[in-house]
Order: sequence, then C-alpha cells, then structure tokens
Amino acid sequence: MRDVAALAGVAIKTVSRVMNGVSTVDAELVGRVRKAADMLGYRPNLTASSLRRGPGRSATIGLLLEDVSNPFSAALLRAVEDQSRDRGVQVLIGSLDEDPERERHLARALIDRQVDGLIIAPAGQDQSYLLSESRLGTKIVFLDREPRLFAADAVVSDHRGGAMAAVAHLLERGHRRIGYLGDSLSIATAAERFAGFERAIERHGITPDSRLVAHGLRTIDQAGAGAELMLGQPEPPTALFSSRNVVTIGTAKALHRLGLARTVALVGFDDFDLADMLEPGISVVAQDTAGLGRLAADLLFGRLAGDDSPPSTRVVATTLVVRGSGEIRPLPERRRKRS
Amino acid sequence: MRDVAALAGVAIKTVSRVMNGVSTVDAELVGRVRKAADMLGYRPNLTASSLRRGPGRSATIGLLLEDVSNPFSAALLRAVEDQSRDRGVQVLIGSLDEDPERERHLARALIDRQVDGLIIAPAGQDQSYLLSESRLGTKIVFLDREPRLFAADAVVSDHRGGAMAAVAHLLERGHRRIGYLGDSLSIATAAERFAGFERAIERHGITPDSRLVAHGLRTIDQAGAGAELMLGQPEPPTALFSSRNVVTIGTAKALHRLGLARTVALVGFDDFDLADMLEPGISVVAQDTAGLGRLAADLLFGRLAGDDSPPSTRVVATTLVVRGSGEIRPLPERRRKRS
DNA sequence: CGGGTCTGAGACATCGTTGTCTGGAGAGTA
DNA sequence: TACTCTCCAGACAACGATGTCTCAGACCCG
Repeated sequence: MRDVAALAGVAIKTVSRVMNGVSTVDAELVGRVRKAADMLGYRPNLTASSLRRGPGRSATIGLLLEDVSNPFSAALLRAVEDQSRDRGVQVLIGSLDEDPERERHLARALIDRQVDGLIIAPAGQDQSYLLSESRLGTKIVFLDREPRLFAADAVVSDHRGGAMAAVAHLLERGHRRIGYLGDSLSIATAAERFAGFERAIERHGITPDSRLVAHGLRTIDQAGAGAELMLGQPEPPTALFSSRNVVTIGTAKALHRLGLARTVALVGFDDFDLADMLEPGISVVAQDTAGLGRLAADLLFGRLAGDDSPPSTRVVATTLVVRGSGEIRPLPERRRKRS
Repeated sequence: MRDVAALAGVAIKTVSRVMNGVSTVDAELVGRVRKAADMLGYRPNLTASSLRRGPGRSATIGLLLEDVSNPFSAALLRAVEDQSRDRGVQVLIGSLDEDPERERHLARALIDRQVDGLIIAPAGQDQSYLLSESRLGTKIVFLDREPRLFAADAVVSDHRGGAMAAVAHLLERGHRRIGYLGDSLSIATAAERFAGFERAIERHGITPDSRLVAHGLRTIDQAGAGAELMLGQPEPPTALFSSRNVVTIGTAKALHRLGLARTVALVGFDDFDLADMLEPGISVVAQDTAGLGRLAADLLFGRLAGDDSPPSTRVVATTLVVRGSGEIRPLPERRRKRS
C-alpha cells in the first residue's frame, strides 16, 4: 500500500480511500491510484483491515456441524455458503462428531480468529461456555438443535411433529405394533423424535412396549443388528419408525436380509439419496435442509446488521414423502402367525 | 492483553511470552499472568498475531471444491479437515460449481484473508492467474484435477487407469458393444476417463461407435434420458460405462424403468452410498477419497514446513468394486435380436 | 476585495500482537 | 572486591490498514 501511494504520488490514506470506494476523492487521483495498484499487483490485506476496523468486520463466519461429510450437514453447509457468498462472506467450518469437548474447542478457535458470527449445530448439553466467549461481539445462531443454558437464536426442524406425522401415517394404515429404532437419547434431536413417537402411539391408546424400542444405534451395522433383534422376537412389530437416515438405511438392509421388505412397513426420519430407488421405495419424513441453512444464515446476518430483538427459535416444518415402504399394511393376525 | 499485563503487574511483552509458552519466563510470573488472564477471560487475537508474524502463520488454509454438498467433495473436505485439526489449523471452504470465474474470485478472496495455503479442485482450464496471487507466499496444492499453466503439487486419482479397468472388466465378460455416458469433455477428469474408455476398447480391436457415446450429462435426469436414448437404438449396447456417480445413478434408474437392470451390464466411476443395496448392486470403480484429501493436506503442510522440492503430481490408485451389475454377461446374439 | 463555507487530501494515532534491542540484577570467577 | 557473563523482563517499533482531525485551496457572497 505504501508502494502504491509512492508510485501514484499520493498519501497512503488516499489509497485506502480509493480502495474502499470513498466518493470524495478526485477522479484523476482515483485513476492514478488504480493504475498504480494494478501495476504493482496490490491486494489489500483483509487481516489488517479487520484488525483496524474492529469486531464484526472480518467478513468471515464460522460454521460448526456434526460431520461435514454426512449428507445432512453437507446440505446445511452448502445453504449457509450460498447465503454468505452473496455478501462476500467466507465460511470457516468444523466437524464436531458429537464431541462436546471439540465443540468448545472449535468455537474458541473460530472466535479467536475473529469471525463475525458463528452458526453451531451443538454436540454438547451446555452452551454456557459461550457467555464469556461471545462478549467480544461474536453473534451466535444455533442450527438443527437448540442451545442449553445460553440464550440465542435457533433454527430447528419440527422433530417432534415430524415424528408424530410419520407414526400417525403408520397407525392410519392399521399398524398397532410399531417399533422405534433410534440414536442415543442424549442427542437432543433423537430425544425429540422419540417423544413424538411416544406421543403419537399414546394418543391412539396404545401402551408403549419397551421390547419395541431400541436406542443408541449409531451406525448402519448397529441399526441393522438392532432391527434384526427386534424383528426376531415372539411378537414382532408390523411396522418400524427409524429416527435417522443412517438407522433407516441399516433397517432397510435388515428387512431385505430377512425377506421382510414388503411385509414390514418402514418410515424413516431424514431423507436420503436413492431412497426412491430401493424396492420398495423408502417413505420418509424429509427435513428442509436448504431452508434450515438459509434461515440460520439470514438470522445471523440480521444480527450482524444490528438486529437486537430478543432471541427466538424458528421451527421449520417437515414433509412426509410417500414412496411405498410406509404404506404397507399389517398382515391379518392369523396369516402372520402362520408364516 | 494490556489489562492482563496491568493486573499481573508485568509488561505486555511478558504476557505475550507466557501465552506463547516461551521458556525463559520466571515460573512465578507465569503463574501470575495465567491467573490474571483467566480472571479477565482474556483470549488472544489471532488476527493481530498473524498480522504481526507475517505470511504463513495464520493457521488457516483454504479449500475450494466443486460442491461441498456432493458426497465426493464432502469426503475430501472431511479428510482435509481431519489432517488440519491435528495441527490446530482451520479450514475456509468454497464451492465452485464448475465456474472458472468463481474459482478465480474465491481464490483471491481467500488469499486476501491471508490463508497460509490453498487446496484447489480447479474448475477452469487456466490457473496462470495464481502466478501473481501466490507471490505473497501462499502455498498451493491441487486436488482431483491437475493445474494448467501453473506449476504446483497435485494429487489426482488414476482416472484413466480406473476407466480402463472398468471397461476391461466388461470386455472380459464378453461385451463388445459398450456404451459410454459421461459429463462434458471440457472437465479434465471426464476427458481422462473417456480417454481410458477409448483406449480400453481400441486395445481390444473394437472400433469406437459414436452412437454409443454421450457427453455432457450433468444431472440424474439428463443421464437417465441419455441412457434411454442410447438403449433405444437399433443396435443397443450390451453394457454401459458411466463416468461419474450422478450419471451412474441416472443410468441405473433408466435401466430399472426399461426393465433392463438384469440384462445390460453397468460399471460406474465413483462409488456412492447404497450402491450395494440396489438390485442388482452397482459395480463401480471407487476412488480413495480419504486418501486423496489426506495426501493433499500432507503435501500442503509439507510445503508450509519449508519443503521446496520441485512440484510433482501424485496419482492415487482406484479400486474396482464388484457388486453384480458389472458382471452381467451379454445375451447370445440371437436371443437379443428376438427380444 | 475580504471573510466565510465547503471540498478533499494529508498527518497522526491506533487496532492487538510480536521481533529486536537494551539494561538491570544476580551469579560466577580471578 | 571488582569484573564479566548470563538471564530475563521491559521499552520500542512495526505488521497493514483506517478513523479522526487538520488544513490548504477553491469558491461564493456581501
């Protein structure tokens, strides 16, 4: 910058004015400075710029997700990136892998890099550590899961409502023994979905049966094993609700292995690629991933633009996608027993 | 920092030394400073630090991929992130969507933010613009595709060799009319894969037939339409090679629609989730995505650590994954004509 | 023709750190 | 005891940019 100023024969400050498009600069000087900058290949140093300008001006935000290589997180990332691109904002990312320790660590690392804002899909049960961290002015928005012990905007899917809709769909088709397969209850979204499952069957006057509930399924293989176990019982379920796409896939594989893919109904939470290509197609409750990411980014940029209304949580609706597996009806009692 | 120094009764510089773990500080002072920093909730400003330290010390790198929400890119991202995490380095990301303009724009934006290094899966045909950009010391490594008109390290899959292996696999099963379905030839990797396809069939003494070649397929639907068109010809292919996972999926769908899934063989380039759950399972040439990402990150960190050997390209082997669709044999000539 | 207003460019200080240099205190040696 | 050497903390300047203030000159009006 000093060199540009020297070459153009003006003060450093004038170069700064030109680069920032300040209108009170003489047209001839603008031309001289531009030319000098081009000749020298000058590029402004945004690090220095954001240091001087102070908080909230680095044009960089942070995004912490469960795992950027998982399709759900990847879709959120892409939506946030698209909203940021229009504003010239860059995105720093991190994967948490359900590790609360890593959540704290990465949130700090990003705040230390002076991100203007942070969007977090939290792994832990307690975000109070952000109280001190956010004092420097970093704006924070939560995505997919609400914060605990910390007040901030959040954007979440209607986990409970979506789960209720899925289970109601099975109940309407005559199922009474519906199995639940899901991830650990310590994950807030899994707990919400399970709550929706319970509420739906209780509304139908059905008593929950602990033999038809499996928690803690984290991988395709675990889910498959869990499903086989549940279906191998004396009085197996006639329909299954799985609370997560990994679990849905594992369950679908198990049904295929057991030859029950056209006999036992299945509705999963979370859509996934190729769900429509399996036989039968897998019915799911789909989240509006693009909408979630977009809304979270919009809220964050709103805060950065000065919005200081009280924090609120936005709930985004889910959609039931009918593809075949969820529309299978239960076999009449006698035939099922005979088989 | 000033406040910490005041509270601990030492000079600012001593606080700096303590925070950076310089060993020549008296143990008692270290204790005092630590305590004061904790009390005030002091966090160092890495922006200022990297400004003062100069280039190559921001502990941030940039990663430009085709589209972070596509599983291939997402897997690369995750691998790079994992390598970076161990070194306390954060990752800025960007999606290029095959747009050379955006590639230049984002590369600049990241360099302006003083990233220490940049890993790029380039969209354009010409990376010479980086000559001037990289003068400030940013190290650059290419991933998935080699640079043009710019010398730098690159890590790529063996696109040509993998395609040849896939086609050879079909030839070994007796196929002579093998169709090619792929993305635009202007994409370097697609061109390489097509070259592998051509080489393999020519080695077998088969003359390429332009009716069995379709380029420019970018979406699942386009691929499906392309496959239907090719299979509807008077002398349709008995086997298909698709050069990309999106195309493979579209093609598989088309085969299902036409009832040919168990008649026409299919091998795709790129693995994808659930390829093993379809009927038949889809045989593919799989890339070692984790290995590609890891190697690119390692090369970059090597450069940042001072390695200044001449740039080189590393080629990572592919693996043929047998699942059923690629092992279908051609129907005897008479039966095929009759059907 | 003089005083006041307005426009636009430069000097200066500053953002939060860290590299370099200086200097004082303590230890070891002759 | 005096001198040198070592060790460690502090003063200072600088990284690259920008907010604030000042001031020179053009312009206008009475």
